[in-house]
Amino acid sequence: MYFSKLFGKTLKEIPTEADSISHQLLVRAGMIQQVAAGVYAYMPLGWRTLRKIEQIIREEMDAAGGQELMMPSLQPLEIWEQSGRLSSFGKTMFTITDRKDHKLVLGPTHEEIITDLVRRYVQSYRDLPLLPYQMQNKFRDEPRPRGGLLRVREFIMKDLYSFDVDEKGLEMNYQRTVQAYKNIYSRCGLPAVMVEADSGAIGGKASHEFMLVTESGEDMIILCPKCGYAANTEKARSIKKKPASTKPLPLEEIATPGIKTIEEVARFVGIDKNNTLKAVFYVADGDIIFVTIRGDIEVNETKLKNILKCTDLHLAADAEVKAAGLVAGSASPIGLKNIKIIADESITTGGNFVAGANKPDTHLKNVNYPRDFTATIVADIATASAGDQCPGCDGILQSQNGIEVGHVFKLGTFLSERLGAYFLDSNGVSQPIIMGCYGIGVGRLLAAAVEQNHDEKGIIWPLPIAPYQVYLCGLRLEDATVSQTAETVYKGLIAKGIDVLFDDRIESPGIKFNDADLLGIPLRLTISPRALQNKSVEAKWRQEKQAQMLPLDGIIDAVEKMLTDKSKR
RNA sequence: CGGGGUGUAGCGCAGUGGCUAGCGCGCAUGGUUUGGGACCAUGAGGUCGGUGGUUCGAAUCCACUCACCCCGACCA
Repeated sequence: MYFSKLFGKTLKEIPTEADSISHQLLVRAGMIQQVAAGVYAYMPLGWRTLRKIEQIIREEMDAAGGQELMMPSLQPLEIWEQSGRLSSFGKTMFTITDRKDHKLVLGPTHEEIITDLVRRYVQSYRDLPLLPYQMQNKFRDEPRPRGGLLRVREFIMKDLYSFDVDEKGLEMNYQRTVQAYKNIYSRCGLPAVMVEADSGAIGGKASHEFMLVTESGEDMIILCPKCGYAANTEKARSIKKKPASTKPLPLEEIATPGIKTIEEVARFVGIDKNNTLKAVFYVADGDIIFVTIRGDIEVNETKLKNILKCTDLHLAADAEVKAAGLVAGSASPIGLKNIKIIADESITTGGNFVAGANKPDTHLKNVNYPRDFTATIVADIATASAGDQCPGCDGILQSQNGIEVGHVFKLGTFLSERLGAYFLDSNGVSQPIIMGCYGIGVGRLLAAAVEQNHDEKGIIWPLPIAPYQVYLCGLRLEDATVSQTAETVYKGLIAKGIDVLFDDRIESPGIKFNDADLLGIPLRLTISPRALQNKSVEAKWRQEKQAQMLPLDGIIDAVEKMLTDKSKR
């Protein structure tokens, strides 16, 4: 490709809209362009990289036994009603009405469609297992798109689905896919970490996410440096420090004028936060819920949501709290009636807590569970945090931000039962097909690769996903010797099947070198009068400081060797 | 959905009631330059996000509205 003919321009200045590094660099490099909030066009350079990533994914999916297919983006609304996932997607679903007043959705994913296709095809256990996959646009009306390609409303996603006759088959396909994912990330230059994840309201037995650890990530992950335990905060378990155990003392009322928050209570009474009980009010599908947890711990809403099995959960608004007759700031589980109380397990460790008294400006001392109150449900609803002890060993947990670059689920039989995907087993008994699904956001992976691989000058593409492998830079192209040599080298490299971007512009060296760095093409070849005097060409890896001089004679083979050596490493 | 912010040339910005709306980058033409974003000259490019209002007069004041960004809520 001749740079002078390229559709797309580099920008010297950072676009105001761009906040994350990947967004800034991708826009400045002319690889993507925003069309609407969370909607982007891939310009030729960006599209080349995207296609290279797709190809890597495709190769790994095929190697794992996958079969690629194509499914529609337009999907009938009914199938989503049937699967019961219309409400779980809620407003995130783009819906449209056709001219016959028929409701359709722009598919946010394709589990429903693929299950329907499989249902029509599979009759016997002999038709299984199946591993279909697809890479295509999905649509989600996210409440807030952000970070350039990191969270968008229209995006290309690879989804692989597994259909098996038994748990053993599911487990095998799960493990094979996990391995394929690891291969994909390493080929894209991403050190992704596999973590335990929440599978959401959809259910399923197990779920893992692949995370790229980085500051700009919107997810929080918990890691144990000692045993390798890793989980999304939504899912993470931990062992909290236990307060010293004491003998239960008699309940005692204390006046606490103007004292509301846990910090204030602890300071006022002169105790640690872990000797207090916190009260938090939620509304779950319209019902007010009283949640109590030790004062030093935060409620994990994902865990709470899973326990309540509700689709909507939010913190109660002041009006909702008042209407339920609760006293914010001095609320207490003691003496409450006709209200669901969910307690965290932490209340069973420690005792003689200070809690609210359900009277303004009053708290209770020496509250003990279960002597003074009972809970409807006692469960783990605690947020694990850095500094807690690992649930699996005596290590101390750490927390990091991460970008989710892949998610695998063991779905089980939820969807196959809902949508009627059954098969006859070898005994002639009808069984629901056991499903798994495995997703990778391709555009997000591209953005993550930039977040991970850049410097102050620009992107540093890993060789396998660079839009071009070689940046051929001609200096003083009005010099016929230079331009003829550059042209010959360009043609020679192309003949070898090497992707070359030939900077044939009449520009100053500074502009060309800066653009080369910004675009992040792995290998830069410079052809200039100065180098040609010694019958040589300068070669420089983007990621290295030092350039080297190669003899012009045999330059094509030398470059080819450099590239193949590089890709072996 | 709540809070905050921004909309003026392709990009980044200045312009708080007064004449023909500016600057830098980029772009076009000519010339001088040429190994890390060169210089000179000339030039093209604007519904000042939109609608309505106030005023002799509005990019500027008021109301409504739209778009985009950030924080939160939310989010496979």
